Amino acid sequence: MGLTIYDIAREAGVSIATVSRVFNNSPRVAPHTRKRVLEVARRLGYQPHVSARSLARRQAQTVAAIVPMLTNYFFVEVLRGLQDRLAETNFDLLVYAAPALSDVDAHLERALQRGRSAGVMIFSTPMTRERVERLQRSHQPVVLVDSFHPDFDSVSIDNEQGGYLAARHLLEHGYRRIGLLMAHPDSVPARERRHGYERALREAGLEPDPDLIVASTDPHNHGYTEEGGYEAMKQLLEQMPRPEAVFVVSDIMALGALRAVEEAGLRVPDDIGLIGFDDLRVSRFLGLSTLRQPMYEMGKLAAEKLLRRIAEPELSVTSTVFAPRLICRRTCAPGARGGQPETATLSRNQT
Amino acid sequence: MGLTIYDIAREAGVSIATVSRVFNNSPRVAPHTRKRVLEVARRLGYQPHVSARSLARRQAQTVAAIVPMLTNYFFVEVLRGLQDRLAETNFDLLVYAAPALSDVDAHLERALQRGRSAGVMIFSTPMTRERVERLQRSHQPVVLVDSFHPDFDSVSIDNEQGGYLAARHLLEHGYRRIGLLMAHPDSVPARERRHGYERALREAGLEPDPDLIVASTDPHNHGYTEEGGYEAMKQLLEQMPRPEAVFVVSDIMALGALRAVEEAGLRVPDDIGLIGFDDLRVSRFLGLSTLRQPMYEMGKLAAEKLLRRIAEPELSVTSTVFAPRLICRRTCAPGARGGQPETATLSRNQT
DNA sequence: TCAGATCGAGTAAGCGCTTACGCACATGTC
DNA sequence: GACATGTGCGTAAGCGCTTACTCGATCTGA
Repeated sequence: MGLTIYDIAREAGVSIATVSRVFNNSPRVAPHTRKRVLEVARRLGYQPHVSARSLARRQAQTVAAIVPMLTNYFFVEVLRGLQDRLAETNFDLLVYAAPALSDVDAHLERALQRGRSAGVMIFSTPMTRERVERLQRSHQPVVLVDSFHPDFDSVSIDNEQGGYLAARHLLEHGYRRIGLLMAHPDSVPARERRHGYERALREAGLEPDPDLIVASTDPHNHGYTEEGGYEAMKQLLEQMPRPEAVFVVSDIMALGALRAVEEAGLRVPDDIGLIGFDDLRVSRFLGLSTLRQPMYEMGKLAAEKLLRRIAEPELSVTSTVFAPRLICRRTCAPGARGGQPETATLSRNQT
Repeated sequence: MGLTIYDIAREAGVSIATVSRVFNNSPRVAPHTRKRVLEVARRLGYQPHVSARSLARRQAQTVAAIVPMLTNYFFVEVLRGLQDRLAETNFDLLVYAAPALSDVDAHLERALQRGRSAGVMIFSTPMTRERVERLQRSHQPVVLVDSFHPDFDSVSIDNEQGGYLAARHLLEHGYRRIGLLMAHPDSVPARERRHGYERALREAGLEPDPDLIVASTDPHNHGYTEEGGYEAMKQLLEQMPRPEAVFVVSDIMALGALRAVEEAGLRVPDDIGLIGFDDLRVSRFLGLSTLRQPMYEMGKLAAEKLLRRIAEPELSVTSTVFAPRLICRRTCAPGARGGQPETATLSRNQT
């Protein structure tokens, strides 16, 4: 239990400083000494004490991830990326899963406690003035994921471009009257996606029609819910004439939208085309066309950036923007109806 | 930044011991002293240093959760429960998300490092002899979630009963020739569910037919994948005569199974009934009948048990078994075909 | 051969807290 | 009024490490 560096030092006939050096891979230890120390340590089953280390080094052995659980799957995938990168280091991962955006600040406060973590990653959280100041006051390494601020490293996705690609894809399939299913208008990603959608329409000589833009009014998760998508879609379907296709700003909402379409007795994609955003696992299953976010890679890169900044705090700030990838499945290809969900993506390229 | 207990003590005109007492809610501080100290601390923006605390108290301020990511959703829901309970304490959550069961041990090793966490929760991991010994050697509080061992606190679900309820439900709907879609035969929960299934059949005077039991052969996640369910279902559908209904040991596999059924041109539930296990969010959407695990509650209880044992290590071991709840939707009610997915569960009772 | 550089290892001073112990003083008891 | 008891707080000794400083021993080169 209480095996300390002193026990190892005594047993190996060296000082504690030497034992410490061995465990910190200091070069100033003779090979045979190192070997002896390691042997004793293994025999006795010694491990350095993490808290003591953190205290002496003035650096915690953990990094924190603060996640408002907007989309489960998004989070889980990014988490995988984080873990995989962190596993190569000595840092372990503290997870603060805030039920809603409003809880983020409480969790942030805990994550920023002195000695708690060596750095924090903040997911999908708008950078208000207060948050920015709080973060700067903490003097901690910070990486933003799925949001942006010029003072912090960030990794995000090009939402505007995604919206543009989605709308253009629908246009290319011959749809003209194209609706938009928004999340809560405060949601920054949703707003950006909308801008892309509008750009694509205008480029095609169409003026976005406000009647064809409906927002989810579900108070949960900024409207990113099945239920919200369902209700908003029902509303959209009442428009006369009906939209020929709809870009839904998130897959989770698209699930609800699909249900609304089915209930209305309409067929996808012949009666109405649909495209989402995210590429959840279930989207693959349902054959939902969508824009894929490289979640795993984003997680990995976020960890990478954080580690780099922990090692070198004065590095200049970088922000990386990933391009969303269009995944065309059955919900937006009229004529191809009845086909199977795209099989290639169904197999194991996500492992 | 480097604000310590000494700064507060000096500023408040007391000793560091008193400041410490204030922050530890020791009763042996005069009310006016306490007030003065707190005021100074707030004014200067002091927070105790977590690592230093951990070291001095000989107890880390974190607890660890080790999760093989078997089912994303399951994990996320349980995580919510954990967080909610932990938020009421001073413990933060370290998450070790192992990509596969075989990686659990490496993560376990890290979680058990001295000074890392005050206790660990281990999810869905079979308790081999080695693991048990490793855990006991660590002398750390341990709670098992979704698995069982007599030496550790645990919270789990009655898989046998779940399998029994699933099969009996199908029987009650008039199905006779009932198949079983297994995960990897090594999976303990899958085996237990199978036993329940067999019990129900025998109780109804039917002998389980080995030809109607097919296991997922997907090497990932012990077979708990869409793909695995898809392939296994295809195989099962080749049986002559075809099964009238199938109990699939997990919802994620049931998704694949549903696709196989659709591709075969069969209708659910008239041509073939289906029932899953877990009650994923998407199951609600698809109208999949299933057995629900109270994931959120399980997480909350797991945290509760761990906290209790941290506070009082000598408590006697308890194991709690939750009963799965039958959720009847459209995939197992012949005649009720074409109905909407159950609406009640679709709305917000999961928030 | 010897000054200076290099190397390997030890000594000791922290890192920022908690807490056992003890002291001064106030209060209660007879 | 003498003594026991209780209260509020300070002193100091850790908790288990890291690391600056130091010092002999060995090596290097003129």
